[in-house]
Amino acid sequence: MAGMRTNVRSEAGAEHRLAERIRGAAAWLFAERGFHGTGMRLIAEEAGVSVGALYHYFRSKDEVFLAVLREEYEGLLAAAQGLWREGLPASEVVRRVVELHFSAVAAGHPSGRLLALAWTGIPNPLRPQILALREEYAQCIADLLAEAMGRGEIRPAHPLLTAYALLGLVEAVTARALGDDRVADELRRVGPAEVAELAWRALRPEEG
Amino acid sequence: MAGMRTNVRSEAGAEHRLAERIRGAAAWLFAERGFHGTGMRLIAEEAGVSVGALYHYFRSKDEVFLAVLREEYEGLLAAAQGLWREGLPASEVVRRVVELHFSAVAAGHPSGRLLALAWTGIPNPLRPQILALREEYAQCIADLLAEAMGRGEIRPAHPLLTAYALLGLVEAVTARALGDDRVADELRRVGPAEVAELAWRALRPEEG
Amino acid sequence: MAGMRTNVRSEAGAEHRLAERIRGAAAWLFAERGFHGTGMRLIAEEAGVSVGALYHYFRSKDEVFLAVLREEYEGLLAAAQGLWREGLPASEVVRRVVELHFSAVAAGHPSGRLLALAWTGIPNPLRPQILALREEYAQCIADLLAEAMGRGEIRPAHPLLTAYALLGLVEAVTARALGDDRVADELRRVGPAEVAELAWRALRPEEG
Amino acid sequence: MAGMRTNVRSEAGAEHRLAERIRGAAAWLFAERGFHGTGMRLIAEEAGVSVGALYHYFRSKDEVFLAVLREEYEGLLAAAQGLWREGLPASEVVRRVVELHFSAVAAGHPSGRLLALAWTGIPNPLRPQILALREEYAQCIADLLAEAMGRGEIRPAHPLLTAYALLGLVEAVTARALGDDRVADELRRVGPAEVAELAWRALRPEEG
DNA sequence: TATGAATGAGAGTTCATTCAT
DNA sequence: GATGAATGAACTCTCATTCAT
Repeated sequence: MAGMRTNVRSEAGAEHRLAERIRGAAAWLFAERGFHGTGMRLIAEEAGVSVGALYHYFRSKDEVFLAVLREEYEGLLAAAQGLWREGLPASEVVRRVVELHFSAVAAGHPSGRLLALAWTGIPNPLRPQILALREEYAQCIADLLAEAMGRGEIRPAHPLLTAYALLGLVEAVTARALGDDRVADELRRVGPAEVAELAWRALRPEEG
Repeated sequence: MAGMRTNVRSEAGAEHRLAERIRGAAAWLFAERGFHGTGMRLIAEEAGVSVGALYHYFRSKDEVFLAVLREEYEGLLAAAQGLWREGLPASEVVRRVVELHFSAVAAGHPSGRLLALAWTGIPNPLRPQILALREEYAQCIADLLAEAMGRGEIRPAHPLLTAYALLGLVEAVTARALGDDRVADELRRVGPAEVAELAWRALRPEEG
Repeated sequence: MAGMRTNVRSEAGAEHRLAERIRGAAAWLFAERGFHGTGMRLIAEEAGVSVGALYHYFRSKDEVFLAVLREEYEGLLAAAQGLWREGLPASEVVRRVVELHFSAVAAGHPSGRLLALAWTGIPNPLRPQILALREEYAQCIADLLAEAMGRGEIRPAHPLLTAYALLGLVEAVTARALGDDRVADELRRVGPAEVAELAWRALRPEEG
Repeated sequence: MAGMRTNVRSEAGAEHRLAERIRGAAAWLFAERGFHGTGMRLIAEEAGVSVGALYHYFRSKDEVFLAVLREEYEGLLAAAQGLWREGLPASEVVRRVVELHFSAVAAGHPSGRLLALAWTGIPNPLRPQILALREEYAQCIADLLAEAMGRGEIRPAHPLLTAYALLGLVEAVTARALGDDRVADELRRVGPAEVAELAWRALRPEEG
C-alpha cells in the first residue's frame, strides 16, 4: 500500500478530555440537527462545559465541525483498511464495509447522517475544507480499489470516480434507512445484502 | 374553436413572470451557497425584485426552496419518463439519464448541487417535506425499475432501494465533477460513460 | 346648551356605501385585535373590498381609525344628549348612560373595547388627534355636567375633571366585563346598577 | 490591596445593573411611545447596551414589558398596603393613594401612562398576561376594600368592581394630567383633592 | 484554565403605502 | 372608480465570537 495517504489521522486521541467530550457532543448534535441547527451554546450545554471552553479547545465552530468529521472518516477508513489488510477477497471486503455503514445506522451512531451532511449544505468558507477531507477519504478508497484492480480482483475502471460512486450509493440508501417509518425498517433489514450486491456487481470482473 | 380562452394560458404566464425570475435566481444561489448561505435579500437582489415581491409569490423562504426543488425534480423525472416511454432498452435509458445529469452539470445548471443539497443540511421543519419530495421522485424511478424487472430487462431487486442507490451513485460523482480543478474536468469527461457502466452492471440481468 | 361643541359630528352618514362598509369592518377589527393587530389588508378583506379602495376613501390607516372612533363617540354623545334633552333628572341620566355602555358590551358592539383602545396604545403621530377627539367628547360631557351643577342637580366640582373621571370609571369596569370568564359574567350582571350607584354617589349634591 | 474582595458585593449589584438599566429605559419608552412604538433597538440605545444584552436578561420584548409593568404595579400596591397597615381611616387612605398617583405624574414617572397602556392596545398573545397582572392588582385593592366594608368604614358594594372603578377613575384623570397644556396644569393642581373627593363620596358609608 | 456576560451584524418576515392598469 | 402587484423600511430575534474576571 505504498501511495496510501494517511494524514486523515492527524492527531492522536489523547489530546484532552474536554476536547473529547466536546467532539462527542458535537457529533451527535450535528448529526441530529445539522450544522446550522446546532449552536455553540447547545454544544457547550450538551458537553457540560462553558461556551468559553469551546473556544479554548477549538478556534471556531467550523473547526469543531471539521474535527468531528475528521474523526468519523478516520474510523471508517481504519475499518476498511483493516479488512483489506486481513487479505479477504474484494467481494467480502465490499460486503463487510457496507454492513459496517448499516450497523452504524442501526446502532444509532451519528456517522450515517454526518457523512451525508458533510459534503453539502455547508456554508461557503467551510465547504472547500470539507470537500478536501472527503476527497482525502475517497482517494484512500480509490487507492484500495486501484490495488484490487491491479490484482484483477475487480474490473478496471476510474478509481477515484468509482470511489465516489460507491460512497454515494451507500450513503443514499443508509440516509433513507435512518427514518423510523416502515420503509426505513425494511431498508435496514434488506439494505446490507442488497447494497453489497449492487456494489459488487458494479465492481466485479467480467467473468464474475 | 370559438370560445377558446387562450389568455388563460398567457395570463398564467405573465402572472408568474416574477415568480419565475425569483425561482431561477434562488436555484442558482441555493446551489452555489446552500440554504443557509442564501438570504432572502440576496435572492431579491439577484432576481432584480424587492424583498416584498418574494413574499408576494412565496409564503416563506422554505416555500421558495421547495418550489425550486420541485421544479428540478419534475424536469429530471419528465426526461427519464420520456426516455422510458420511447421504448428504448433499459441499458440505453440508464446511459441517457446519466448523460442528462452530466450535461446539466456541464451546462452549469444548478440541478447537480441542488439535488444533493435537497436531502440534508436543511433545517428541521423543512426536512420532512424535502424528504417526501425526494421519496416521490425515487418512487417514480422505482416504478420504472419494477416495470423493467417484470419484463426481465434488469435483474430482480428491491426497486425503491435500487432507485435510491442509483440516485446517490450519480449525485456523488456529478457533485465532485462540479469543481473547476483537474479532477473535476476529468470526471466531466469520463463520467457519463463510466457512471453509466457502473449503473448498468449493477442492474443488468444475470446473462445480460 | 349654549356653549356645547357639536363638531364631533363632522360628516353626514351618506358619504358612500363602501366607506361605510370599510368603517364597519374596521370598527370590529380594531376592537377585536387592536390598532397594530389590524392590517389594511385584513380590513379590506373583511369589508369585501380591495386594498386600493381603502386608500380611495381614506388617506391612511390613521384616518380609518379616526373615522371609526369619531363615529363611536358621536353615537354615545348623541344618546347622552338625547337623554338630557328629555328633561330626565340627572341621576336617571347617569343610570341610563351607564346602562348604555353595558348593553353595548352585552350586545357585542365594538364600542367598549374601542373607547378603551382610543386614548392609549396608539402610535405617536396619531395620539394627539385621538386625545383631541376624546377631549372633545369629554368637554361635551363636562358641559352637560356644568349645566346640571348650575341647576343644583349635582354637586359643584371641576366639570372636565369629573367628565374624565366618569369616563374612566365606566370604561374600566366595562373593559373587565368584556371577557368570557365567570367574573366578567358577574360584572355584566351587576355592573349597570353598581356602576350607576358609584357614579351617582360621586356626583349627587350634599343632601342626597 | 491585601486581598480584600470588595468586588463580591459590587459584582452582585453589577449582575443586575444592566437589567435595571434596561427596565428603566423601557419603562420610559413604553410610557412615552406605546408598546409598538418602542423597538428593541431603541430600548437598547436608551439603556446604553447592545441589543444582545436585552435578550440576555429578558426572553423577549413581551417579557421586558411584563417586567416593567410588574414593577410598577408592585410599587403602587406596596404603597397602598403600607398606608392601610398604618391603621389610617379609609378616607385618608383614599386621599393619599390618589395623591400618590398624581405625584408620580408630577415627578414625571412613567407609571401613569404605563398603567393605562397596560390593559389595552397590546398584541394578543401578551394581553391575557397583562390582564392577569392587572386583575391581581385589582384583587388586592378589592381585598382591602372588602376588609374596610366589613369594618363599616366604607359602604357595602361589589369589591372587585369597585376596585376596577377606582382604578379607571384615577387613571383617566392622571392620564389627562400628563400633557403640558393649560388644562393638564390645572388638573395636576386640583386633581388630587377633586379625585379624592369623587372617590371618597363614591365609597363612604350612608351616614359618612 | 475557565467562565458567561456582552456584543452587533444579519437573519426572516410584515405591512402601510403607491401606482400602472 | 377600482384593483392588487410591488415596494422597502423596520421589526423581533439569533448566534458566533470576544474578553474582563
